[in-house]
Amino acid sequence: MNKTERRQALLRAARDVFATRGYHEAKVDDIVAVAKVAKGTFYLYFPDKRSVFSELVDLLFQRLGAAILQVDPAADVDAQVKHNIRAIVAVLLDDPALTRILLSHATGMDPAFVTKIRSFYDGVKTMLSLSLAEGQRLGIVAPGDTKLLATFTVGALKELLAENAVGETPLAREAIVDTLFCFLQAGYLRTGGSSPAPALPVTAPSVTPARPRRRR
Amino acid sequence: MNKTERRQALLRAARDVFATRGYHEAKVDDIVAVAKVAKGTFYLYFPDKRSVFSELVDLLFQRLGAAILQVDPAADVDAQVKHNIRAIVAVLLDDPALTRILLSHATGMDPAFVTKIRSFYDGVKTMLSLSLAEGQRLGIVAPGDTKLLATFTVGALKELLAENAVGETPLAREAIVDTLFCFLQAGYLRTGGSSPAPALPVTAPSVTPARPRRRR
Amino acid sequence: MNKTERRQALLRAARDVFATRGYHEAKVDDIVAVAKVAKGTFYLYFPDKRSVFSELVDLLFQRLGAAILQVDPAADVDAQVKHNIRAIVAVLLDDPALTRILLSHATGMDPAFVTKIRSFYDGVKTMLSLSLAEGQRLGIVAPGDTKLLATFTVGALKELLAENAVGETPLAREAIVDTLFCFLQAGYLRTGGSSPAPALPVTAPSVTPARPRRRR
Amino acid sequence: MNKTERRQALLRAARDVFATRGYHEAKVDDIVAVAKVAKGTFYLYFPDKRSVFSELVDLLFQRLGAAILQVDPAADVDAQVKHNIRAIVAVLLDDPALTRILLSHATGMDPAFVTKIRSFYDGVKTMLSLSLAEGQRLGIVAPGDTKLLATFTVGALKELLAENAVGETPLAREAIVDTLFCFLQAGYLRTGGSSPAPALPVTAPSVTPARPRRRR
DNA sequence: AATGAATGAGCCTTCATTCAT
DNA sequence: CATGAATGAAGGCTCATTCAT
Repeated sequence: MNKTERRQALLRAARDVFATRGYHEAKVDDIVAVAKVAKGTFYLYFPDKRSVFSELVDLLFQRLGAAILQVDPAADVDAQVKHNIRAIVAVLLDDPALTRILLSHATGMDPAFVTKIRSFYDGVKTMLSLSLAEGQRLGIVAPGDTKLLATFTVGALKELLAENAVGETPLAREAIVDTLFCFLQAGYLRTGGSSPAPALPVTAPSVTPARPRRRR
Repeated sequence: MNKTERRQALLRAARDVFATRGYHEAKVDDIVAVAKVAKGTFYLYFPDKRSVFSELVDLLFQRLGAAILQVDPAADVDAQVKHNIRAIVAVLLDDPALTRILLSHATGMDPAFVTKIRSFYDGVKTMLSLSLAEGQRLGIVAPGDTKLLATFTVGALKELLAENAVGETPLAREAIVDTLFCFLQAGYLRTGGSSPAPALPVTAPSVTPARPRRRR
Repeated sequence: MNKTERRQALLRAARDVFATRGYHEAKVDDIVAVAKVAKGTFYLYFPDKRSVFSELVDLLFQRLGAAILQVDPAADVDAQVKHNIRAIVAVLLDDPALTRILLSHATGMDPAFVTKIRSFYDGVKTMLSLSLAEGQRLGIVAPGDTKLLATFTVGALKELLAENAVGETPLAREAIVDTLFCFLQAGYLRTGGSSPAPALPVTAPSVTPARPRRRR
Repeated sequence: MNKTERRQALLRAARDVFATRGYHEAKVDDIVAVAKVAKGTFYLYFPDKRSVFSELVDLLFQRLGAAILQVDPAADVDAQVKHNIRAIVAVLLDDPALTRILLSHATGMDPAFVTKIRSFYDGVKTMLSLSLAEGQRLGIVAPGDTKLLATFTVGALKELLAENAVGETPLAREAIVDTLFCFLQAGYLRTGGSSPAPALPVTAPSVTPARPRRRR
């Protein structure tokens, strides 16, 4: 087993132990036991326990970052949004252990760590928020505080995935995507050409037929 | 300072330290330092570190349990839902430290503990899910998997409150309530009597001008 | 309840707790709980935990010292020895708790303490040894190392009393005295002047007259 | 130093500290200081403080168990009894520290522990008692309550060894064996068929051929 | 590189003792 | 005198990290 493989083995072992026990309850002894290496070996590949955890979280962040595409309002928005949801769900459900770490166990750590994780989510929310704002400009997103809407979205997604990561009743992947999409759509997306459902008081509704429509 | 006051002081101190550092990073030394008592005093009031934490979580559960009212579909549903949202928000924002504990730091603990907290959320979701099912029967809730809708709702609420508990930019309380309410309403509530806004794939979207509008 | 009574109550409570749990496992909390006084009160009557224990041991020593009489070889030795045995047994069995303390729990303490207790036993053995030497001079004690004989005697007595102090099956007091006396008598006492000191009732003398028998 | 050696070193260190200070006063810090290892090392070899103690006691029990032979009444009883005494004395005096632990410091511990030690002694006494009963059947042991005689014997032996374990004046080993043997023989052994069981050289056996007298 | 024995700082908890009321 | 809340030193044990082999 070469260096890279051993490193991977340790990362996988760490991931599983962290996911099962949480950061503090996961002992280095447990990790090396799972990886079937000696304790000292662990420290040949990682400077300390913290950094393995950190690396795992970073890895998931990368995957998520790579999966999420900026929505181009000029193209088929529905499809892009669905694609994004699907991609995120895929990344997270493909590695439930890592997901569990991110969603549940990444807390109660150094403030530095919590900050890091929060930063990621903040990034996601900001990105989403900007997209939503753009969508509002184009009339395909209901008016409203986009920051809040982003928060709602992320929260709903996290909760859903957390539930599935815990894993008692794993939902069908596409079902999750569809349901969440519909929820969002009926919530603040105005993409389907279907009903308007403004999320917040629309001042001056107007009856003028000139009114711009989405997805007509 | 009598026994009850001292107990309260210790609980408050523990709450703050747990909220800031998380369970494992919170040392009994920190707690007693904040409470300005000797270490032994802590153990006069609580059998161990775990139990203070447990008590804090229970306390919040109780408050939340007391705040949430079962929605009576016969009466003004909007008002009741808003009231519930407002009550929950009030409980949690009144004690951001405790909220932080519940939302962030209660994980990575004994499985027993995680189970306990999950049980609480499961309870909330089940209750909500039942209400939603009843609402569906009455036609004031969009069709769909009520369990999932409940998950979305709880997730959105948690995320929102977590963000506020972290506390950099506390939103106006009523703004939170309104925004969330609107989100839910446009999402799956059909209380306004107006248009349906189906939560799940709407067959035949239509472009008919007769299309019903909400909030016109 | 006056000062003396309270002091006695505390001593009794301490005695019982020490006897049951041993010195280290006996907490001041236990003692005051049994005595039904507050913790601080304990320290009004005794400077510290150690000294109560010490006082209890001293008390028993005093009683034993008072009970044991120097044997006068001129008078009826048998009776005096029996009396001594009886007296010692009486003192110790009258207060099994205190006995348990002396025999079992007085160890594993400060070297100072162990020394004290050993001193007592040394005193007893020395006294006994001197008596035995005098007895040897008078021909009523078998020759031999009197120090050793004293040790045997004390050991046999201690073991017997320890067994009874533990108290599962308390022997009849007089039975103890008789048995021990016979043991000693057949062992090294030559007091009866009579036959080879039958340890117990002699039944069935034997058939072969040729072979010298004991206990014929 | 390999694992076994280190383990032995720790056991020895623990034995000495326990023997000197007793269980409660012996701190793990003391033990590792004597063994010249770090505190953590102790816990690599033993799960806790209790278990070292337990192991030490067990060790001595084993040695004693191995040393004591069931007496075969068909063969030379005297020799066998002497051998047993010699073996026990050898085991205990070879390791005075361990002996001290067994005889003095094994008390005042968990009831579980006290029970264990008492069980051992009970076992010894029972074994001895059975042998004595068998001896009575064969006419080589004086009649009497064998349980009591066993208690006396064990007590005498314990006291003797305790005295020697404390170690101010170590007696010659064979002297101990002889003296104890004579004590027992004159006490309840009827083995030699020889003279009327004088505890020690009988001067002037008597004139009357019919009735053997001692010390008349 | 790999091993795993050794390290020791640090934590939770206990409990004898003190002291304000 | 009596109380019992408060104190804080001390001890058993854990575990991340180091290092000799």
